[in-house]
Amino acid sequence: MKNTPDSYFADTVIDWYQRHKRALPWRDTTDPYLIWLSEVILQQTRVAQGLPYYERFADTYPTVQDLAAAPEDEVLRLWQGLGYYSRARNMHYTAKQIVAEYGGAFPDRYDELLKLRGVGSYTAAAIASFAFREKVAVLDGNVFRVLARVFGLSDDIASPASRKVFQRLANELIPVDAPDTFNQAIMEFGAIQCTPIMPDCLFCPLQQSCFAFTHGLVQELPVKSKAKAARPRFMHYMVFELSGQYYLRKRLSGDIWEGLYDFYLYENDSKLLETDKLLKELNEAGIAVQESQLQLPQKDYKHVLSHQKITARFYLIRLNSRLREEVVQETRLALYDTVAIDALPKPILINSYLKDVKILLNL
DNA sequence: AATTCGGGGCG
DNA sequence: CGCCCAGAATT
Repeated sequence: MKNTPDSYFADTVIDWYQRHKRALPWRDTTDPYLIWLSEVILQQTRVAQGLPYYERFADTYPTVQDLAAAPEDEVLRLWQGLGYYSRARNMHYTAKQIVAEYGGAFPDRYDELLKLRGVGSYTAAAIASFAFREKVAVLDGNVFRVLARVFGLSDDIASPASRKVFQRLANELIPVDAPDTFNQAIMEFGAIQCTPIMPDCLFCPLQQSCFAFTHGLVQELPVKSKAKAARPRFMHYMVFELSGQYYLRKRLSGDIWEGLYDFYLYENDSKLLETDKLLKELNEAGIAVQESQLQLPQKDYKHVLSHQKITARFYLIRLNSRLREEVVQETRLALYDTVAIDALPKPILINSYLKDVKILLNL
Protein backbone atom coordinates (compact mmCIF):
# COMPACT_ATOMS: atom_id res chain seq x y z
CA MET A 1 0.00 0.00 0.00
CA LYS A 2 1.46 3.27 -1.14
CA ASN A 3 -0.46 5.52 1.16
CA THR A 4 -0.70 5.57 4.88
CA PRO A 5 -3.65 7.25 6.52
CA ASP A 6 -2.81 10.86 7.19
CA SER A 7 -4.41 14.25 6.91
CA TYR A 8 -3.55 14.55 3.23
CA PHE A 9 -6.51 12.43 2.22
CA ALA A 10 -8.96 14.30 4.43
CA ASP A 11 -7.59 17.70 3.44
CA THR A 12 -7.73 16.89 -0.25
CA VAL A 13 -11.22 15.45 -0.19
CA ILE A 14 -12.56 18.31 1.92
CA ASP A 15 -10.94 20.86 -0.36
CA TRP A 16 -12.47 19.12 -3.36
CA TYR A 17 -15.84 19.09 -1.58
CA GLN A 18 -15.81 22.83 -0.91
CA ARG A 19 -15.37 23.44 -4.62
CA HIS A 20 -17.71 20.78 -6.05
CA LYS A 21 -20.46 20.09 -3.58
CA ARG A 22 -24.05 20.14 -4.71
CA ALA A 23 -26.56 22.34 -2.93
CA LEU A 24 -28.77 19.83 -1.14
CA PRO A 25 -31.53 20.87 1.27
CA TRP A 26 -30.51 18.58 4.15
CA ARG A 27 -27.08 20.21 4.17
CA ASP A 28 -28.61 23.50 5.23
CA THR A 29 -29.77 22.19 8.58
CA THR A 30 -28.49 20.68 11.79
CA ASP A 31 -31.99 19.57 12.79
CA PRO A 32 -31.51 15.89 13.60
CA TYR A 33 -35.06 15.14 12.49
CA LEU A 34 -34.50 16.50 8.99
CA ILE A 35 -31.09 14.86 8.78
CA TRP A 36 -32.57 11.55 9.89
CA LEU A 37 -35.37 11.94 7.36
CA SER A 38 -32.92 12.58 4.54
CA GLU A 39 -30.64 9.72 5.52
CA VAL A 40 -33.44 7.16 5.69
CA ILE A 41 -34.71 8.28 2.30
CA LEU A 42 -31.22 8.06 0.84
CA GLN A 43 -30.56 4.52 2.03
CA GLN A 44 -29.93 2.55 -1.17
CA THR A 45 -31.37 5.45 -3.11
CA ARG A 46 -29.73 7.95 -5.41
CA VAL A 47 -29.88 11.61 -4.46
CA ALA A 48 -31.75 12.47 -7.65
CA GLN A 49 -34.40 9.90 -6.88
CA GLY A 50 -34.74 10.76 -3.19
CA LEU A 51 -34.71 14.53 -3.48
CA PRO A 52 -38.38 15.07 -4.41
CA TYR A 53 -39.43 12.64 -1.69
CA TYR A 54 -37.41 14.55 0.89
CA GLU A 55 -39.05 17.80 -0.17
CA ARG A 56 -42.52 16.30 0.13
CA PHE A 57 -41.86 14.71 3.49
CA ALA A 58 -40.20 17.79 4.97
CA ASP A 59 -43.08 19.87 3.68
CA THR A 60 -45.84 17.52 4.83
CA TYR A 61 -44.19 16.63 8.14
CA PRO A 62 -41.97 19.57 9.20
CA THR A 63 -41.39 18.08 12.65
CA VAL A 64 -41.10 14.64 14.16
CA GLN A 65 -44.40 15.31 15.92
CA ASP A 66 -46.11 15.80 12.58
CA LEU A 67 -44.75 12.53 11.27
CA ALA A 68 -45.64 10.69 14.47
CA ALA A 69 -49.23 11.91 14.25
CA ALA A 70 -49.74 10.79 10.66
CA PRO A 71 -51.62 7.60 9.71
CA GLU A 72 -49.41 4.83 8.37
CA ASP A 73 -51.26 4.62 5.06
CA GLU A 74 -50.54 8.30 4.48
CA VAL A 75 -46.84 7.87 5.24
CA LEU A 76 -46.61 4.87 2.93
CA ARG A 77 -48.53 6.72 0.23
CA LEU A 78 -46.01 9.55 0.39
CA TRP A 79 -43.25 6.95 0.21
CA GLN A 80 -44.86 5.23 -2.79
CA GLY A 81 -42.33 4.53 -5.52
CA LEU A 82 -39.23 4.77 -3.32
CA GLY A 83 -39.09 1.07 -2.52
CA TYR A 84 -37.86 -0.72 0.59
CA TYR A 85 -41.07 0.20 2.34
CA SER A 86 -39.86 -1.05 5.72
CA ARG A 87 -37.86 2.17 5.79
CA ALA A 88 -41.09 4.16 5.91
CA ARG A 89 -42.72 1.87 8.44
CA ASN A 90 -39.66 1.88 10.68
CA MET A 91 -39.31 5.62 10.33
CA HIS A 92 -42.92 6.07 11.36
CA TYR A 93 -42.43 3.76 14.33
CA THR A 94 -39.34 5.63 15.43
CA ALA A 95 -41.03 9.01 15.06
CA LYS A 96 -43.75 7.89 17.44
CA GLN A 97 -41.12 6.54 19.81
CA ILE A 98 -39.13 9.78 19.73
CA VAL A 99 -42.25 11.72 20.67
CA ALA A 100 -43.51 9.28 23.29
CA GLU A 101 -40.27 8.26 24.97
CA TYR A 102 -37.69 10.91 24.12
CA GLY A 103 -39.83 14.00 24.57
CA GLY A 104 -39.52 14.77 20.88
CA ALA A 105 -35.73 15.12 21.01
CA PHE A 106 -33.40 12.80 19.12
CA PRO A 107 -30.61 11.06 21.02
CA ASP A 108 -27.35 12.89 20.41
CA ARG A 109 -24.85 10.04 20.47
CA TYR A 110 -23.99 7.31 17.95
CA ASP A 111 -24.58 4.47 20.41
CA GLU A 112 -28.01 5.77 21.35
CA LEU A 113 -29.04 6.50 17.78
CA LEU A 114 -28.10 2.95 16.84
CA LYS A 115 -30.85 1.64 19.09
CA LEU A 116 -33.58 3.26 17.01
CA ARG A 117 -35.51 1.05 14.61
CA GLY A 118 -34.38 1.60 11.04
CA VAL A 119 -31.19 3.32 12.17
CA GLY A 120 -28.15 1.18 11.43
CA SER A 121 -24.46 1.95 11.57
CA TYR A 122 -24.51 4.22 8.54
CA THR A 123 -27.51 6.33 9.54
CA ALA A 124 -26.41 6.55 13.17
CA ALA A 125 -22.99 7.80 12.07
CA ALA A 126 -24.55 10.26 9.65
CA ILE A 127 -26.88 11.79 12.23
CA ALA A 128 -24.24 11.81 14.96
CA SER A 129 -21.70 13.57 12.76
CA PHE A 130 -23.97 15.93 10.81
CA ALA A 131 -26.22 17.02 13.67
CA PHE A 132 -23.89 16.67 16.65
CA ARG A 133 -20.40 16.69 15.09
CA GLU A 134 -19.48 13.39 16.68
CA LYS A 135 -16.30 11.91 15.23
CA VAL A 136 -17.69 8.72 13.75
CA ALA A 137 -17.08 7.79 10.13
CA VAL A 138 -19.92 6.89 7.79
CA LEU A 139 -19.55 3.79 5.65
CA ASP A 140 -21.75 3.68 2.59
CA GLY A 141 -21.29 2.45 -0.96
CA ASN A 142 -19.39 5.60 -1.88
CA VAL A 143 -16.97 5.32 1.03
CA PHE A 144 -16.28 1.67 0.30
CA ARG A 145 -15.46 2.50 -3.30
CA VAL A 146 -13.28 5.53 -2.61
CA LEU A 147 -11.26 3.83 0.12
CA ALA A 148 -10.87 0.62 -1.87
CA ARG A 149 -9.43 2.56 -4.79
CA VAL A 150 -7.33 5.19 -3.06
CA PHE A 151 -5.83 2.80 -0.50
CA GLY A 152 -5.87 -0.37 -2.57
CA LEU A 153 -8.15 -2.45 -0.39
CA SER A 154 -9.16 -5.62 -2.20
CA ASP A 155 -11.55 -6.97 0.42
CA ASP A 156 -14.93 -7.94 -1.02
CA ILE A 157 -17.18 -5.02 -0.18
CA ALA A 158 -20.22 -7.31 -0.46
CA SER A 159 -18.96 -9.32 2.47
CA PRO A 160 -19.95 -8.16 5.96
CA ALA A 161 -16.55 -9.25 7.24
CA SER A 162 -14.86 -6.57 5.15
CA ARG A 163 -16.69 -3.84 6.98
CA LYS A 164 -14.28 -3.69 9.89
CA VAL A 165 -11.32 -3.21 7.55
CA PHE A 166 -12.94 -0.17 5.95
CA GLN A 167 -14.36 1.10 9.21
CA ARG A 168 -10.95 1.06 10.87
CA LEU A 169 -9.39 3.00 8.00
CA ALA A 170 -12.23 5.50 7.82
CA ASN A 171 -12.04 6.11 11.55
CA GLU A 172 -8.32 6.84 11.19
CA LEU A 173 -8.92 9.25 8.34
CA ILE A 174 -11.74 11.31 9.82
CA PRO A 175 -10.49 14.53 11.39
CA VAL A 176 -11.70 15.46 14.85
CA ASP A 177 -12.17 19.11 13.91
CA ALA A 178 -14.42 18.42 10.91
CA PRO A 179 -16.09 15.00 11.14
CA ASP A 180 -19.28 16.29 9.55
CA THR A 181 -17.59 17.90 6.57
CA PHE A 182 -15.33 14.89 6.08
CA ASN A 183 -18.26 12.48 5.97
CA GLN A 184 -20.16 14.67 3.54
CA ALA A 185 -17.04 15.17 1.47
CA ILE A 186 -16.04 11.55 1.01
CA MET A 187 -19.56 10.54 0.02
CA GLU A 188 -19.91 13.43 -2.41
CA PHE A 189 -16.48 12.63 -3.82
CA GLY A 190 -17.61 9.08 -4.44
CA ALA A 191 -20.90 10.16 -5.97
CA ILE A 192 -19.44 12.72 -8.38
CA GLN A 193 -15.69 12.19 -8.88
CA CYS A 194 -14.88 8.59 -7.97
CA THR A 195 -17.94 7.10 -9.62
CA PRO A 196 -18.53 3.35 -10.03
CA ILE A 197 -18.30 3.49 -13.81
CA MET A 198 -15.93 5.84 -15.64
CA PRO A 199 -14.54 7.76 -12.67
CA ASP A 200 -13.05 11.13 -13.59
CA CYS A 201 -9.46 10.16 -12.82
CA LEU A 202 -8.11 12.70 -15.31
CA PHE A 203 -9.14 15.59 -13.10
CA CYS A 204 -8.88 13.86 -9.76
CA PRO A 205 -6.98 15.65 -7.00
CA LEU A 206 -5.99 12.29 -5.54
CA GLN A 207 -4.77 10.92 -8.85
CA GLN A 208 -1.09 10.60 -7.92
CA SER A 209 -1.76 9.23 -4.47
CA CYS A 210 -4.45 6.80 -5.57
CA PHE A 211 -3.41 3.15 -5.42
CA ALA A 212 -5.89 2.06 -8.05
CA PHE A 213 -4.88 4.78 -10.52
CA THR A 214 -1.13 4.40 -10.11
CA HIS A 215 -1.42 0.62 -10.43
CA GLY A 216 -3.93 0.60 -13.27
CA LEU A 217 -6.54 -1.08 -11.12
CA VAL A 218 -9.34 1.47 -11.25
CA GLN A 219 -11.56 -0.95 -13.14
CA GLU A 220 -10.80 -3.76 -10.69
CA LEU A 221 -11.51 -1.89 -7.48
CA PRO A 222 -13.55 -2.14 -5.44
CA VAL A 223 -13.88 -5.91 -5.44
CA LYS A 224 -17.51 -6.90 -5.15
CA SER A 225 -18.89 -10.41 -5.44
CA LYS A 226 -21.94 -10.75 -7.61
CA ALA A 227 -25.41 -11.21 -6.24
CA LYS A 228 -27.21 -14.37 -7.16
CA ALA A 229 -29.81 -14.24 -9.87
CA ALA A 230 -33.24 -12.88 -9.05
CA ARG A 231 -35.88 -15.55 -8.69
CA PRO A 232 -38.76 -15.46 -11.17
CA ARG A 233 -42.29 -14.94 -9.92
CA PHE A 234 -45.55 -15.04 -11.82
CA MET A 235 -48.41 -13.04 -10.40
CA HIS A 236 -51.97 -13.29 -11.64
CA TYR A 237 -54.04 -10.45 -10.27
CA MET A 238 -57.81 -10.64 -10.15
CA VAL A 239 -59.22 -7.15 -10.42
CA PHE A 240 -62.76 -7.40 -9.09
CA GLU A 241 -64.82 -4.45 -10.28
CA LEU A 242 -68.30 -3.55 -9.10
CA SER A 243 -69.95 -0.52 -10.69
CA GLY A 244 -66.81 1.58 -10.83
CA GLN A 245 -65.38 0.39 -7.54
CA TYR A 246 -62.60 -2.13 -7.01
CA TYR A 247 -61.56 -4.66 -4.42
CA LEU A 248 -58.08 -4.26 -2.93
CA ARG A 249 -56.36 -5.56 0.19
CA LYS A 250 -53.45 -4.55 2.33
CA ARG A 251 -50.43 -6.81 2.03
CA LEU A 252 -49.16 -8.61 5.10
CA SER A 253 -45.64 -9.20 6.35
CA GLY A 254 -43.46 -12.03 5.10
CA ASP A 255 -43.21 -10.90 1.50
CA ILE A 256 -42.48 -7.82 -0.58
CA TRP A 257 -44.59 -4.66 -0.34
CA GLU A 258 -45.71 -5.11 3.27
CA GLY A 259 -48.35 -2.54 4.13
CA LEU A 260 -49.10 -1.67 0.52
CA TYR A 261 -52.34 -2.46 -1.31
CA ASP A 262 -52.90 -4.75 -4.26
CA PHE A 263 -55.56 -7.04 -5.72
CA TYR A 264 -56.56 -10.63 -5.14
CA LEU A 265 -53.47 -12.56 -6.09
CA TYR A 266 -53.01 -16.00 -7.55
CA GLU A 267 -49.43 -17.07 -8.01
CA ASN A 268 -47.96 -20.00 -9.90
CA ASP A 269 -44.75 -20.85 -11.76
CA SER A 270 -45.89 -19.76 -15.20
CA LYS A 271 -47.14 -16.71 -16.99
CA LEU A 272 -49.96 -18.91 -18.21
CA LEU A 273 -53.20 -19.45 -16.37
CA GLU A 274 -55.91 -21.27 -18.27
CA THR A 275 -59.34 -19.75 -18.06
CA ASP A 276 -61.03 -22.87 -16.77
CA LYS A 277 -58.38 -23.32 -14.12
CA LEU A 278 -58.76 -19.70 -13.12
CA LEU A 279 -62.51 -19.99 -12.82
CA LYS A 280 -62.06 -23.17 -10.83
CA GLU A 281 -59.66 -21.42 -8.43
CA LEU A 282 -62.11 -18.59 -7.90
CA ASN A 283 -65.02 -20.92 -7.33
CA GLU A 284 -62.99 -22.84 -4.77
CA ALA A 285 -62.32 -19.52 -3.04
CA GLY A 286 -66.05 -18.98 -2.90
CA ILE A 287 -66.21 -16.46 -5.72
CA ALA A 288 -68.63 -17.48 -8.45
CA VAL A 289 -67.51 -16.03 -11.75
CA GLN A 290 -68.76 -16.77 -15.27
CA GLU A 291 -66.42 -16.61 -18.22
CA SER A 292 -68.51 -13.79 -19.66
CA GLN A 293 -67.53 -11.60 -16.69
CA LEU A 294 -63.86 -12.12 -17.32
CA GLN A 295 -61.60 -9.87 -19.38
CA LEU A 296 -58.28 -11.54 -20.04
CA PRO A 297 -54.94 -9.75 -19.60
CA GLN A 298 -53.96 -7.35 -22.36
CA LYS A 299 -50.24 -7.40 -21.69
CA ASP A 300 -47.48 -8.65 -19.45
CA TYR A 301 -46.12 -6.41 -16.74
CA LYS A 302 -42.46 -6.98 -16.00
CA HIS A 303 -41.25 -5.72 -12.68
CA VAL A 304 -37.64 -6.28 -11.63
CA LEU A 305 -36.57 -6.11 -8.02
CA SER A 306 -33.15 -6.88 -6.59
CA HIS A 307 -34.05 -10.47 -5.81
CA GLN A 308 -37.16 -11.10 -7.84
CA LYS A 309 -38.17 -10.91 -11.49
CA ILE A 310 -41.90 -10.52 -11.54
CA THR A 311 -44.17 -11.15 -14.48
CA ALA A 312 -47.68 -9.97 -13.72
CA ARG A 313 -50.98 -10.25 -15.53
CA PHE A 314 -54.23 -8.56 -14.60
CA TYR A 315 -57.60 -10.24 -15.08
CA LEU A 316 -60.51 -7.83 -14.94
CA ILE A 317 -63.60 -9.42 -13.45
CA ARG A 318 -66.87 -7.51 -13.59
CA LEU A 319 -68.95 -8.50 -10.60
CA ASN A 320 -72.72 -8.25 -10.48
CA SER A 321 -72.80 -8.07 -6.72
CA ARG A 322 -70.53 -7.70 -3.72
CA LEU A 323 -68.28 -10.54 -2.67
CA ARG A 324 -69.73 -12.71 0.05
CA GLU A 325 -68.88 -11.78 3.62
CA GLU A 326 -66.89 -14.99 4.25
CA VAL A 327 -64.84 -14.26 1.14
CA VAL A 328 -64.19 -10.71 2.25
CA GLN A 329 -63.08 -11.99 5.64
CA GLU A 330 -60.85 -14.66 4.19
CA THR A 331 -59.24 -12.54 1.48
CA ARG A 332 -59.25 -9.25 3.45
CA LEU A 333 -60.46 -7.53 0.29
CA ALA A 334 -62.36 -4.26 0.58
CA LEU A 335 -64.18 -2.13 -1.97
CA TYR A 336 -62.70 1.25 -2.92
CA ASP A 337 -63.76 3.95 -5.33
CA THR A 338 -61.14 5.53 -7.56
CA VAL A 339 -60.56 8.50 -5.27
CA ALA A 340 -59.89 6.16 -2.37
CA ILE A 341 -57.64 3.97 -4.52
CA ASP A 342 -55.59 6.98 -5.47
CA ALA A 343 -54.96 7.70 -1.80
CA LEU A 344 -53.85 4.15 -0.99
CA PRO A 345 -50.16 3.26 -0.98
CA LYS A 346 -49.54 0.84 -3.83
CA PRO A 347 -46.60 -0.93 -5.47
CA ILE A 348 -45.44 0.71 -8.70
CA LEU A 349 -46.55 -2.42 -10.53
CA ILE A 350 -50.13 -1.92 -9.37
CA ASN A 351 -50.00 1.78 -10.04
CA SER A 352 -48.78 1.18 -13.58
CA TYR A 353 -51.72 -1.09 -14.29
CA LEU A 354 -54.21 1.36 -12.77
CA LYS A 355 -52.92 4.11 -15.00
CA ASP A 356 -52.80 1.93 -18.12
CA VAL A 357 -56.45 1.01 -17.82
CA LYS A 358 -57.32 4.55 -16.78
CA ILE A 359 -58.69 3.66 -13.40
CA LEU A 360 -56.24 6.28 -12.19
CA LEU A 361 -55.74 9.30 -14.38
CA ASN A 362 -52.97 11.18 -12.62
CA LEU A 363 -49.48 11.27 -14.08
C1' DA B 1 -22.58 -15.03 7.04
C1' DA B 2 -26.29 -15.08 3.95
C1' DT B 3 -30.91 -13.39 2.51
C1' DT B 4 -34.34 -10.31 1.77
C1' DC B 5 -36.32 -6.11 1.41
C1' DG B 6 -37.70 -1.54 -4.59
C1' DG B 7 -37.21 1.02 -7.99
C1' DG B 8 -34.84 3.82 -11.23
C1' DG B 9 -31.15 5.44 -14.22
C1' DC B 10 -27.26 4.85 -16.99
C1' DG B 11 -23.56 2.96 -20.09
C1' DC C 1 -29.19 -6.24 -19.99
C1' DG C 2 -25.98 -5.53 -15.94
C1' DC C 3 -24.72 -2.60 -12.41
C1' DC C 4 -25.35 0.15 -8.36
C1' DC C 5 -27.31 3.41 -5.51
C1' DA C 6 -25.90 8.30 1.24
C1' DG C 7 -28.33 0.18 4.21
C1' DA C 8 -31.06 -2.35 7.73
C1' DA C 9 -33.42 -6.26 9.61
C1' DT C 10 -33.93 -11.00 9.80
C1' DT C 11 -32.51 -15.67 9.82
